[in-house]
Amino acid sequence: MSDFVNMTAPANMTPEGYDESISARDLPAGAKVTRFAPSPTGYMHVGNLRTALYTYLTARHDKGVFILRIEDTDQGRKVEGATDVIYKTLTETGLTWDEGPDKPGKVGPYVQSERMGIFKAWAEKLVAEGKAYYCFCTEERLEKMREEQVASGMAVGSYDRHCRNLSKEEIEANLKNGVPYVIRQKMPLEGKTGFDDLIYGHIEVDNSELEDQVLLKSDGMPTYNFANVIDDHLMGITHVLRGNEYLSSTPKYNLLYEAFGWTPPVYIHCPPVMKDAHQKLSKRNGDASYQDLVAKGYLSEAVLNYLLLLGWSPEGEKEIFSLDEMIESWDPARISKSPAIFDPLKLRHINFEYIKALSPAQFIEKAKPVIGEELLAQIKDLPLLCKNLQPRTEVLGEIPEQIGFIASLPDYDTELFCNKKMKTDPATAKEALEILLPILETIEPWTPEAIFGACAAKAAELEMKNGKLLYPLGIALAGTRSTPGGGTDLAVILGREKTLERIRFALEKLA
RNA sequence: GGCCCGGUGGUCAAGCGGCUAAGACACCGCCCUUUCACGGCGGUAACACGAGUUCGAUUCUCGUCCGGGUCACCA
Repeated sequence: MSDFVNMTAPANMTPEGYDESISARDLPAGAKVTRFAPSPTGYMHVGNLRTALYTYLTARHDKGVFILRIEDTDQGRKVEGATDVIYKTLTETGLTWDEGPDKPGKVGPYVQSERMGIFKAWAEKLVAEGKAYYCFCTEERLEKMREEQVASGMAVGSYDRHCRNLSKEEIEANLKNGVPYVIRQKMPLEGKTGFDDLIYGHIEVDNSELEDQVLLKSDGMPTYNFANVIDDHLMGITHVLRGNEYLSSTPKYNLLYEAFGWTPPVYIHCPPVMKDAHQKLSKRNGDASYQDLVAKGYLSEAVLNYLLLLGWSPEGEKEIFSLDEMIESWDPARISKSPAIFDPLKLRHINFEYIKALSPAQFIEKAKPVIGEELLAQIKDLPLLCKNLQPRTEVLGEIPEQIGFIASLPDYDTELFCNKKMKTDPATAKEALEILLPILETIEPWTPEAIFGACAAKAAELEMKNGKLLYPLGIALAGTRSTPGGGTDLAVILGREKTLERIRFALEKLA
């Protein structure tokens, strides 16, 4: 028996004390009440986050209510600290909730394990009304039943309804003797059950396809499906967003609402986020989690923006959205029907757009921790470096590899001095550096303008292209073909001492 | 296997009976340029297939194929 079962339920949440008005809310016309109901089973992968975003936007667009409910009843899969990850992720991305474990409203509690006292009574109500029944089948019998089904060729795969028509006496006796039981929902044997999904339209199945599903387990705990229906209704949820893997069980949900005489919510089933054409994104794959992405240097806003577009499209051609703009433009009917493959390259691009939009000061603040104290101390002109870095940075975490040359000059080959377009090679580079050295030894002040001005003037005087003179400088100073900034900017960033030292070193190499 | 859902360029996608079938990312080329980028300009590239409905199908219907989901006392 679970510890949860004997928990006292809030009186207004059980059938006896239930009052429809508890879940009624005073909201503007068209306002929707939605909920994000994650299980604290580990990291928040981007598919989860996307669902949270879509759910949030659906509520916010019409000034509705966004509820956070933690579904922690799977004690086996529960992971320590996972709830904090959920809070942290939603908070960081700005997906604030109106009601939740830490923000109690009137339909709480908001942690499912604290609601365990309320389900049994609802299941029993259904039994009393003949819409559900006690099932005393043992694990062994069910096992045997399945084997027989398989053996008989046409595998039916679902419960054979053995206990559906037990006699009153039989049930009484079993109950009295303490025979373990589950409560199963009585599905209609004929006809069809359908529902309307906002994305997929009308979906209908034969009732003969529906199994008499378990509502209450033998330990007294509700099954996920049952708890969901009860919780969603008691909490006044009007719109349910969830993955489309629930599409086939939704008719069963609706039958449950019907059995209770409740109005089902509007369903909005979302297609999955895929890793590739065949596999869904999984928690096992680290790089798909929100926190890993942030750790790598993706901006929280950028991740959210990318996710918005992964499976949803706005009416216009706008692509960069602030959270407020998302709320404004949101229309759940525009969610796509087909799965979307997570594209890291596009994420990079969106992230790049956000980095570009940063002010120089903001960029410096974001870059500093990534660069690190040690390297920071060696940079003579951080604003200049960052000015050059910003348009070259797609992901913050990749900054160190761009500026590693500042601390130590890579062991480069003189072949690097060859550049077809600049018309340079080791020989011309040697000449260029010999011309530049005396200029750099004496130039004052040591500023980008002064240095570039003097070098350009010299090039003009010698009637050579700036590139022919300055390309070799960049190579000598950085020892790599790709650098954040031209040779003269690098000189300023490195400082006079290092600059002269590296030019002399290059000259020795070229001698 | 039964049932359910999906199928527009490599990826995300617009489209909702008539279009030279948008746009973005990626890729390629050119320009700019003190390297590499940024930026600007241009380019390659798609309606899974077959019937039907229609004057006309990417759009509607059916079938085929392919892909995914679901068939638990898991959520």
